[in-house]
Amino acid sequence: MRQSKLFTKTKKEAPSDEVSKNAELLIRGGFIHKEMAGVYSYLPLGLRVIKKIENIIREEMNAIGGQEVVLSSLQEKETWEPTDQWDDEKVDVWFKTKLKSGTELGLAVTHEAAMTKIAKNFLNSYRDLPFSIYQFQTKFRNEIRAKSGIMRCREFEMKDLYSFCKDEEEHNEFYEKSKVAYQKIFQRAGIGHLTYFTFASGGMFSKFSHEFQTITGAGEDTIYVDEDKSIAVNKEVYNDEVISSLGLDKEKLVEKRAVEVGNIFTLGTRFSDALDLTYQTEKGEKKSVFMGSYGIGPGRLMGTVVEVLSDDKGIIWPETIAPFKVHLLSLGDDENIKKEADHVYDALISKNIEVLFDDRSGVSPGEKFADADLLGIPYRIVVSSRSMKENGVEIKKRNEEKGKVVSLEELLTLLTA
RNA sequence: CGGGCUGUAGUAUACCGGUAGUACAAGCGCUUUGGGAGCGUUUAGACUGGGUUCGAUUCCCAGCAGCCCGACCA
Repeated sequence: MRQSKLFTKTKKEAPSDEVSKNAELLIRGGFIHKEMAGVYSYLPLGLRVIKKIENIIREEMNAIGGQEVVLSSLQEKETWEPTDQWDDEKVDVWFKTKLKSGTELGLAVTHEAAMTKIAKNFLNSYRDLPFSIYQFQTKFRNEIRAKSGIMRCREFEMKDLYSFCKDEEEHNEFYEKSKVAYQKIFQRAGIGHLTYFTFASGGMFSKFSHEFQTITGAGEDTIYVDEDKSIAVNKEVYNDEVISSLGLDKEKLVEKRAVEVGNIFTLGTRFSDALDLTYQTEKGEKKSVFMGSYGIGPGRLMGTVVEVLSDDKGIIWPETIAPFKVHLLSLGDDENIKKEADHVYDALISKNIEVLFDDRSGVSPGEKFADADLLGIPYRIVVSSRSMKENGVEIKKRNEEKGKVVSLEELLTLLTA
């Protein structure tokens, strides 16, 4: 992609009403656009990051047998009444609307009940179990207070997976697999070292739910971390009984601020009982399906990465989710330099390397460097009179101080390794 | 939802009860090119409504919008 054609531009200053680091850097870089409080649009660079995050999640969900679907955002009242979740008194974040006929609709807050209804259409026998289905879909939640940039929005994308099992034992097996898959996801997204498997309140059907909490001051949760065991306890269930039941030593727990980047949850038979999702056992008996739900917000994950992996100059994307692998800069408007930079660009493209090419004329080197630091693409390649004198190109990683000059061949080898 | 703060060009800001100024961005011209360049020139602004006043962007009230703290958070 040629940067001269990119319709977004970087900004030197962030809007004064954005305080959070994630929104400030993402807006300055042109990754996202703020539509209103808690509602953001994704622009070309930001969308590339989101798509990469989605793909990592998709691969891991597929690996544990998840089947991808997309459910509707408009939901009917009848979907929610069996579990008593339509009433605004019970669920206070609804956005509701009406058909011309007067029929009430809700904009999806979540999809447990809708998934359960769909499963009913296809599930009859124990032979059909277990299975799991997931989607990347927009959720609408009428939060009283949106905050922290893209960390807590009123409209946001969520990957939600729902598992359907014969019984608790089969469920627990899947639950463990999902836990490992989640750990892989956060590892691959570059925040694994800061993310803790955390015990949190479980709701009606299990003692705990489990959250994946990433340590950052920008988070909303307080957790107590056991560094050695690499697990944590959410403040909401933090008490002596819980600590000892988990075999933890209170003295070793360290209090931290963290953001919930993922959540896995045992639903049990709450939805299957209410919506009559049953199967026949080998003996021909009817039994309720045992369910679980598993969520990750790709946008929040993106915001968390920015919060955790950036410096005073800008973002430092992990290679796995960076919008491009390489940021190629041509310095100076000399024809020879331009020609050489074009040549390098073509060479990179021919090797299928994702590259953003800063081919803009009349832009000073300082500005191009500043933009490169802000956008945070992992490899910065510079073509200039200086690099040409040394018969090569300069390569520098975003998280390194100094670059080095290498030949084009070496560069291609290095980047395709 | 309780409390606090704030609305001035595209962005960031300044001053003021009486002509709204600066920087960046944008357009044009020339120069410049290894860490957000220089000169000249042009374009562009007081959230909305009401009140007080000879006169309101400024003071008062309401609405709308935004941010922060807390509460809430499937």
